[in-house]
Amino acid sequence: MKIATWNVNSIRSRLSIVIDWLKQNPVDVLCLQETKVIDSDFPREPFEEIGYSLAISGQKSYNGVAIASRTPLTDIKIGFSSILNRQLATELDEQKRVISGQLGAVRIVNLYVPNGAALDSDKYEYKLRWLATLRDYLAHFVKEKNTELCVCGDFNIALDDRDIYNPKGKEKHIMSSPMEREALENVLALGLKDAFRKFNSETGYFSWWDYRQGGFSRNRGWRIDHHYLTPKLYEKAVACTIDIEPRKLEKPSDHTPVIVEW
Amino acid sequence: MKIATWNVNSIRSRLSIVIDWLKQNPVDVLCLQETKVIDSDFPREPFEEIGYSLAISGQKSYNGVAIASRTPLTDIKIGFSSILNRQLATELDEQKRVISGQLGAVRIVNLYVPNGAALDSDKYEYKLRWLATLRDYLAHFVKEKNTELCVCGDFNIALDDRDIYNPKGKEKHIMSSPMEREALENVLALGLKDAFRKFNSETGYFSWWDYRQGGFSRNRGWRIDHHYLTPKLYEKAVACTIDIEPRKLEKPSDHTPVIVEW
DNA sequence: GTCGAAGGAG
DNA sequence: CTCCTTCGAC
Repeated sequence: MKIATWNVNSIRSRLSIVIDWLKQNPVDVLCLQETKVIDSDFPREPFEEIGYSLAISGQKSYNGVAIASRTPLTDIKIGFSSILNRQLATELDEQKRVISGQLGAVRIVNLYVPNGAALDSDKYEYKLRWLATLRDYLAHFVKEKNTELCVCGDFNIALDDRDIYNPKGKEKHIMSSPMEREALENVLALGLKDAFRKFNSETGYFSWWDYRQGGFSRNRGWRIDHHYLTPKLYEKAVACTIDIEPRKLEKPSDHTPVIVEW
Repeated sequence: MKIATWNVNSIRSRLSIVIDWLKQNPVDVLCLQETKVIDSDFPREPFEEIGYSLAISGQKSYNGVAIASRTPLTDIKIGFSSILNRQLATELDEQKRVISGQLGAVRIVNLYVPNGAALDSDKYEYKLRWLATLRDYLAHFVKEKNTELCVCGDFNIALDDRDIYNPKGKEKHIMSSPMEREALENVLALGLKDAFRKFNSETGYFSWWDYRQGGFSRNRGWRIDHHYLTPKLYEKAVACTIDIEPRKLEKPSDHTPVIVEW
């Protein structure tokens, strides 16, 4: 089983790159973030033509998540409020950042974590609130018997300094500040582990490079796209790799796909 | 000698289409309109790499003309005010629509005639004023001894009804209204003749098709891109053809090149 | 840098 | 329909 995650920065702008990649890399599941399109405009057919089913939750201009899978996922759940019965969940669901579905005994959770803009901004507080809510959302699934979790997506957080090309002074930087790292660690304390680090403990492996000032050609990257697995699935995992090829193409996304296999 | 004219609707958006076309069709001169780029941003190198010299007069967003030639043109003149010493010429030159240069005994004049928007608009009056000024500008060259003229470009006028896919009711339409046709005829009365009509008197030959509602696939076109020649050159002309192939490509200009040969 | 939006031009 | 602009987002 191969599960990929890819922030595509507009599925309409990236359609041919994504479809070409899927043809070359026929993963079982592809989790997409930043689709930037309302559901009625999502380009479903190109995916369906190559044998993928879709579960989508889109939003005009911003955000938007989707899961393409060879086997249709069951029990699709969209947003925090599909699980959490509280006002905050409904408010956070105005931004389309959460979709999940069941694949046999595994629940695939696809997330687009808020970026946070800057440490002193309202958006940073939103990110922290969102991560606290994510914990409660995931706790629901962790409690379920006979269910393993694969929580993947664009986390907009580098868990530790190995995940940044140059970590110096990055504690004041969005994506690596202590509070957001702690908020993510609180989520992982539910019993989730970073699949990539099962296989590789070195620095220098990144999944996102800023479009600006030659971030990619200078390998100024961050590893912010992750797969977090519950213990049994983590044990089963046999590989977790980053495919940087799509980032080399013309008009790429700023992120590149990451694939876990079990 | 082959002289082509092509409204490219942004040279930056059309660069590869234009360069590919020039490689396949190594005309002596290519007159471009609607380059939509200031001179410092004009993509000179791709033209120079394939053996063309450039004379350009650009404007951000709108208008802009350029001449690419295998032999560098001499005595480049930009705008009406290069010839006409009057306030109106200077005002009209705020829009970059006129460039000309000498190729041996022939002056190549490259024009992007104003569109005119609608018959009751200020822009229509501007178009008429511009054409009246064009007459005086060209009169200067017509008077010159030993100079023939090739006046080409996007005229935004269909000279007669054969030049429109469906001329019914088009007297109230921009590009075919009586006043603008008369304004153009007044220019041609200097002694200029439409090279295309030396070789073909039929309808159904067009150089522009609206991007909207499948104008090209339904062949709802207009012949508004012309070469006008002084008598000796008109006699020498051996062909004038429209190459519709570039209009069939992905992301084409709405115009396609027209080539005169002598 | 590249995306989408909205608005104007053709 | 496709272009360009300005704008905010990331």
